[in-house]
Amino acid sequence: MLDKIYDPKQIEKEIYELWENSGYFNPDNLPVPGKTTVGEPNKKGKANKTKTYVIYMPLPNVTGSLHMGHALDNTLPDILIRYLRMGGVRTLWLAGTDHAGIATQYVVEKELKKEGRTRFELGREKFIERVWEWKNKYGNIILDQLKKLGISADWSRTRFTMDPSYSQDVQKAFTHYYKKGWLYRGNRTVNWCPRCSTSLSELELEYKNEKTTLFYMKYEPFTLATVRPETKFGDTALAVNPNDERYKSYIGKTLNIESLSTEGSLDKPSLTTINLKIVGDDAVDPAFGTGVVKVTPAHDITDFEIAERHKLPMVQVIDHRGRMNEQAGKYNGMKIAEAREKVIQDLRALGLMAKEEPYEHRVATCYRCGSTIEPLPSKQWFLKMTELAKNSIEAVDKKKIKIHPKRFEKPYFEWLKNIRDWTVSRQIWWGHRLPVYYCVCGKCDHATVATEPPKTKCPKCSCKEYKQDEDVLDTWFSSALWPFAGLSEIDIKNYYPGDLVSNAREILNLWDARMIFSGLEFKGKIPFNDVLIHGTILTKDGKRMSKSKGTGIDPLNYINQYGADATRFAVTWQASGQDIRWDEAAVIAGRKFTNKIWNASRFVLEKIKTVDVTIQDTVKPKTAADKKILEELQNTKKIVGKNIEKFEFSKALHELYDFFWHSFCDQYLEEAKKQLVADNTDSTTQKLLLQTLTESITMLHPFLPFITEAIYQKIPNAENKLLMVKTW
RNA sequence: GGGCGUUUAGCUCAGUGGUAGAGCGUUGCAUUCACAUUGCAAAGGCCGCAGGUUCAAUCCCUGCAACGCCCACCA
Repeated sequence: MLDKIYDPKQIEKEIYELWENSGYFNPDNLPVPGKTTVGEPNKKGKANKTKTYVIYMPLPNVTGSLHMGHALDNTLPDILIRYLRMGGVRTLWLAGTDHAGIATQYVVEKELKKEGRTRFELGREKFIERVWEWKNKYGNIILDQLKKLGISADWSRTRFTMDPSYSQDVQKAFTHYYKKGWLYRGNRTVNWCPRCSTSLSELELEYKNEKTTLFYMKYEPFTLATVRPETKFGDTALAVNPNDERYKSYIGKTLNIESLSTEGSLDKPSLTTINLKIVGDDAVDPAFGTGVVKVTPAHDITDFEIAERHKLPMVQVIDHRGRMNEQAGKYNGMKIAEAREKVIQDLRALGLMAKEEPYEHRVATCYRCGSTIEPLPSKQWFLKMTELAKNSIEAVDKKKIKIHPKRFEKPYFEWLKNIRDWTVSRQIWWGHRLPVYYCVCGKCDHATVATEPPKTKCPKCSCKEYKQDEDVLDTWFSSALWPFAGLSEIDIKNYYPGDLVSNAREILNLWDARMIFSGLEFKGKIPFNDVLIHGTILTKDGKRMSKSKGTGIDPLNYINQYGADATRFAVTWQASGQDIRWDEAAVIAGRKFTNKIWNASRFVLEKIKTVDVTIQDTVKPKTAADKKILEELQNTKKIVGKNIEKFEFSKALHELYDFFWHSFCDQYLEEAKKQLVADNTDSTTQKLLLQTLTESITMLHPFLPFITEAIYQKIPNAENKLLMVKTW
């Protein structure tokens, strides 16, 4: 018999153990292979024929703990996969964690900072040891938390993106691309901290408002505005907006412009003539300054991108220490601020300064030391995207892969059509080291791409010794391989390609698009059929939930207080497809619903106690109420199944809620009470109560797995089975 | 700046070319007999604003406004 009060905490723990011990999370242990019709079969009917269904979990980073986004990310696929498993499908939900290069390095460095140390003091090897310690300690936190949510992933196959076999696949992918001629080295302007002597990612930048001066310099026939006159020696073009009527006629011309010379003595500024081409580029805002900008590709990221588009040369005038270099002639060796001051004076003296006005703007500073960051050119590895992007476009364009909802196809196509080559190298320590070797002599820069240090002499300089590239690969380079690098060879035969990924929209391009072309490139097949994009969970005020802003909510709070089922209920109840303004009331509604289910079950089990009925009994309805509830049950079953298969989980749950609470509890149970005291010699009412209850909790199981399983275990003659593998 | 989305009951959201729905909240009544984490009932909405299409618009179209998200950027 069921306890009077439903205690989720205790029961959820027991039930989860029951499931794990059954081994059914692993598809290899599942009883009967069956069929699936999920996600509308492809033309070839792949989904119809398949006996497996594979979902790729969005890899949680090893940096953090659970938030509502993860709860949503994982509850929805869990509904689907439980539904299918109950349909006899061999379901594999592949779980894993991502080393998340920059993000993880960042948190470990913050740890170090608390100890007053830096990664440079530790050195690369020791530092990486520290990151591994972190990973081993916190790496599976989210996965453990997901278990509390009831997630039925196959934990026996859990992978980490830096597992040895995974690393091998990463290296193979790199060498593969290299052999195809798609990898090349080139310059790219990056964010550089002159004080820490390192490049910084977007994550490591802190923006500060800076009060400065906007200088209007004469570049006859133009005047143009800049806050950084000292970089003028690195100018390689001038740019205007192509639609700017004032300057349209200049586009494409090269002008001789009178300018400040870097020659001569510092005491006596002098003039020289420079040649600058005028280019038209949309990046130029005609409303800013005079609508003409100088293009300094080596020292400005936007300018670098303009230069790329127009194939402009790059002249570096500032070095890695933040000082002017020999290209700056007589200003060589000056610090940036010093040089700026001197250049301003010289421009004024020569009458080249048209106007100066106060100006406030945002500057990027180093999160560690607060220094203003200095965009500088550096050598990076690039992956040519032309072919790869084309393949990803085609996969969706030809409907081999469907993105739900369809409107997300647009940003997907836009991104891929305008894609630039992918910078795959990162100047950090934590990650997959590039399988690239250079000879130690330092005389030649010949790069050998290989998974091991080459044993032969360098073809250029005959040098015998090599050192590996210091850089690591972009995290997405490895997570792009997840659908197959996460599988063993035998698993690839059985389970690749898979079926579904479900994630938030911001990684549609970063991750989904890259998994698609990687799957096609390395396995010759699309990795999945469906991409399910769900809404973002916002706060009740409609702001983004974010840990750093303190607006994030940990679902464990709800799980502990109201139970995992109530939490899953709340997430699913609200997941209509739009962004969700999180409403805690939904969790309470979920708690009430589980309570309702519990008590209705207690009632039914109490009423059948005295008679001999089992769930195998077939029942002929006698009264109008009997007929009605059976009809509604069948109808609900149809609607719920259909909606789950269309990924309309929220609708399915609303339907179930309505049926169970109102049709079953409010109406039929009340009728049943009357019927039970009236003539009922053949136990029809008892049988119907039991049947409806059993079928209800079966349908509810994918949504509220714990409580339904707990009840099922108490139902007489439940065939000794688990509800998780009971067929619908 | 580009893209996308939202605007319906006090709150969070469904929904349909033909008198408007749910959950929570509110109010009233009920209640030893599954559940007060309950039941029954009620109140509460010019379905953002302005045009248009239509016999008929909350729904389709155009414009406007507000809010939000994603991406890019601020010389």
